[in-house]
Amino acid sequence: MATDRTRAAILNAAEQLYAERGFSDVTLRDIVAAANVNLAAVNYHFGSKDELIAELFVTRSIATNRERLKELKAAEDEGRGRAPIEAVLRSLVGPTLRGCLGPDRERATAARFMIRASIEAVPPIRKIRNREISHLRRFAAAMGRSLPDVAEVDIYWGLHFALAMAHQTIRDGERLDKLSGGLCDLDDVDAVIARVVTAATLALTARRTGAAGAKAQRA
Amino acid sequence: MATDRTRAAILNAAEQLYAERGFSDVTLRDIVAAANVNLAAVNYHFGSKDELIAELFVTRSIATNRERLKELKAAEDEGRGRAPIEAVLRSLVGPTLRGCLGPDRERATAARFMIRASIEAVPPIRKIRNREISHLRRFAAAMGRSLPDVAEVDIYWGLHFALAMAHQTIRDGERLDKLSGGLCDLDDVDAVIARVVTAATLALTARRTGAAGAKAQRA
DNA sequence: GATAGTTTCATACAACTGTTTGAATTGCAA
DNA sequence: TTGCAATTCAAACAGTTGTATGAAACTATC
Repeated sequence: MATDRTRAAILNAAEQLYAERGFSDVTLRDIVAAANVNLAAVNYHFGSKDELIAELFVTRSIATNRERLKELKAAEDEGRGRAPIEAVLRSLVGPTLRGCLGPDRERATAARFMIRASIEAVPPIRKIRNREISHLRRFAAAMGRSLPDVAEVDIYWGLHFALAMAHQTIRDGERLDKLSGGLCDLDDVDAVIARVVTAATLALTARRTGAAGAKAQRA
Repeated sequence: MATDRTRAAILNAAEQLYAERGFSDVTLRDIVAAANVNLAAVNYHFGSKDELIAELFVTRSIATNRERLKELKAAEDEGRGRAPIEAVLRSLVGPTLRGCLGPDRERATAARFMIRASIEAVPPIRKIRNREISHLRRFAAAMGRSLPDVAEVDIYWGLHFALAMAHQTIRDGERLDKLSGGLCDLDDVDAVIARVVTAATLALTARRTGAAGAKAQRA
């Protein structure tokens, strides 16, 4: 119990490698080489490769959710229970976008690991991932409080689209950068968040009556 | 040269398995078992596993791009060179969404394979995938013709967001279904396409002056 | 129907995977 | 220091992977 240094080294190396190259391309031998520990240490400390991944995912998942909920609570407290929809959306996509695109390298690794986890959906993660649904439900509820006139189905679509835009921006930002010839600035994280939040807000509010949608059709 | 049946059987089985379970989870032995051919047939007909994947990707990539461009051309011809932005966006996201969510199982396999390819980005695909950029550039140009007042940077972001929403709907539609308790109907493909197109259109047109964005901020 | 070229097949190969083993080493309490 | 548990280590394990081999089966041409 004296030194958990080995454990920590494995966790750090694994997270970084998984974030960079994905789960299927990283072997235990890659991890132990990066962590400078013995091969058997992984099984000794974690039991198996899957349990290592699961522990990594659970830890990061809890941290991300806590950060989101903290921002959501702050926004709702400020508005005495009803936060502006933009604030709700920002608390949903902000932490991940800031984590992945921001300058803090340690946070970027953590955030990118979570993106990998949501993309590759390797077995040990798939089992745990259902909890995320209940987490997202709390945001759907908060969005419903912000927009009481919007139908429930539209709330879910808006939540889905917001996550889609944030997610894809992180995952395929490189393509957007190439496509636009560097015109789209991904380093200005706040501007990116604002774009995602604005786009999602428009999708949510325009659907309310259908009039805005029809207007857009004619434009 | 008499029977290319083996070749075709391998291609079909491989595409289906890759679409269902992803690249890293499917082995050559899985493929040849599903295709009812000998293990060595893959290397005999394609040279290697990577070349099989590459051929599959190139074929499907060309087909998808052709379908998109056909719809785009039809829309632009009808408007004498300037299609409504909704029509341009529909020609961009329509083929893939219809393919993945529609009832045609063969098309669904092809479309889901392409989604896998864009997600997992396995080495043999990564090399070819750069061509996609130039394909998307043609849509950015068409969008620019539809919305001459919108800044180029906003066009790229709108294109990016449209693909993001379509993409994520296919990839994680199951989560949306669970989250909404079945409220969000993914089987009504036209309705899904309309949602994506409308949301992207709003994001594109609202950014023009910034007023709509500000209005949305107050809502 | 013999021959040459193509395609199939069972089998083996070398490399790599996650995991296990048992001995060596370490750290700490008595 | 002695003794005991926790940890590290090199080595090997069994299983799977993509690929290669050479013989067998087939097909078409003469």
